[in-house]
Amino acid sequence: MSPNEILFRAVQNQKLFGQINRQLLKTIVAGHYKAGDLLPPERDHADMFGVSRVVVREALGSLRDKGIVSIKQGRGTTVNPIDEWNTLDPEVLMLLYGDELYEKLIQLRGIIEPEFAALAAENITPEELEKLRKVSDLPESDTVEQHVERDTMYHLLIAKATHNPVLLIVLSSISEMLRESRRRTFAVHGELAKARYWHKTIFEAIEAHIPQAAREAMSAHMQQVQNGLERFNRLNQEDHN
Amino acid sequence: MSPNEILFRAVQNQKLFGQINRQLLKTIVAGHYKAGDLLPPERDHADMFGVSRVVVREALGSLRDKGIVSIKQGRGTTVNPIDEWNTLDPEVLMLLYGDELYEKLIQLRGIIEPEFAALAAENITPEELEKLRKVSDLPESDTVEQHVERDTMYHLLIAKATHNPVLLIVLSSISEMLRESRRRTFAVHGELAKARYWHKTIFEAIEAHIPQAAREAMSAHMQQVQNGLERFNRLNQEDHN
DNA sequence: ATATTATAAATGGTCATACCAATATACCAT
DNA sequence: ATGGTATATTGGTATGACCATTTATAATAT
Repeated sequence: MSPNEILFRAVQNQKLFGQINRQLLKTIVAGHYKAGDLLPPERDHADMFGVSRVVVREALGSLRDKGIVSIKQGRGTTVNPIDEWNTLDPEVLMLLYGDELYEKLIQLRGIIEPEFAALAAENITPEELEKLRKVSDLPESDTVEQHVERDTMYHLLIAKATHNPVLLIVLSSISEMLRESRRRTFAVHGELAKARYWHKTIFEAIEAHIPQAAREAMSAHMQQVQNGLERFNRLNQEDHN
Repeated sequence: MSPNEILFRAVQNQKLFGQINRQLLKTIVAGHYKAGDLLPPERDHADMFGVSRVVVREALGSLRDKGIVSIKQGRGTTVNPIDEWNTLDPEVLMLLYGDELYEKLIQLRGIIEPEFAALAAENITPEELEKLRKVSDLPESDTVEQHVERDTMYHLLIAKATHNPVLLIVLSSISEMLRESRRRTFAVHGELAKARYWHKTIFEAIEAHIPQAAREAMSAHMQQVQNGLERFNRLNQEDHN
């Protein structure tokens, strides 16, 4: 390895295959390779990136698992049409949609979470209810990162209380991405207090086992979150002018 | 390789790493390793399965990408608690929940697809509408497998017409699993005709750009699908007595 | 010339071995 | 007991070879 390569690796606090994975992804998303295009063979990639074939294969295998490329022995590796990229991998979606991703995610939340709350109100157990109670508040004294953590837990626990693991998987699949979304809304003055209010209201509806009340409160909460993000975007836009 | 190994590979029409992946998954799901348990090191796995470390690593890497295990250099590979298995991989969910998976999936559909239809009614373009029209019918002359294909396409096109890629990803992530679900409902006498009716009704609502009508029609369709699956389960149960 | 078939080249899949890097363990000095 | 140092364990990467599948090319038959 050359000194430059060593420096490169030191800066990136990551395993090699992860770096290559990102590189490949960026190259594909940037449009250097379009759907149907044949990627260079593994051996060439290895030379180009200055790594062994092993890490190139690991990175390509990961892209294949995500539906981004198709690999066929003897033929090569081709890029799939974007409709077949059926992964909720944060890195992929971020590269594809940038900041607009958060609005799209919140639209999904607005669809699923009210029903999750309603189902939770029906099916939650006493033990689950106690766990939920513990993260229902958003203490003023906490840091933003702690707010994000508690908020994430709160919504995941509700999803879990539906007792349908598929529903939980859907929400947890986007939870990493939602962390950044939450950081943004919580950064807007007043949004934290609103979130605190809705969390309390939703919890009480679930505790009282009233699905319709839980559904409506969660729906309002989702609307509030969306408004919060829009406010953040406006403020952020003004800052950049 | 021993003759037995050669035979084994010949029978399994699959790449080696895929077989090992399945083996590992089965072992973990069967409970031989519980959450937090340390798996044997890669070198041991290679010996146990009679393959090279390369394929073991590829299989474990895939499990890691799915959140099923955590891999740490110097420490080893541990099984994650099931709440962190945030993948919609058909193989994983099938092993975990068996036939009950389909009910859970349909509950998700019941939550998201009515809203998808409503959004499609708002946002669909003329081109998308024509594509949808082409798969709206379920011709009597088609085979079951063709019905499954058209039905899958129909619902995916509606998701695509929401113009929110995240929504499309969620549905397409479960579409492979839904194929089997569809085979079952279509196997129940009368369900195909009902599906045909609702597809027509939903399409007309989308074509007329009436979100609420599309939402309600899709909601009814989802209810019908759920009923169809329940009928299938009852019939199937009786057969087994 | 055209079509078919045989051969070679290209490319992903697997193996074996060696060594690097991070972590955990055992041992020792204090 | 405590803390640090050497050692062992284990995942990460590099090389080189060879296998399996597909594609491209050349040879052959018609």
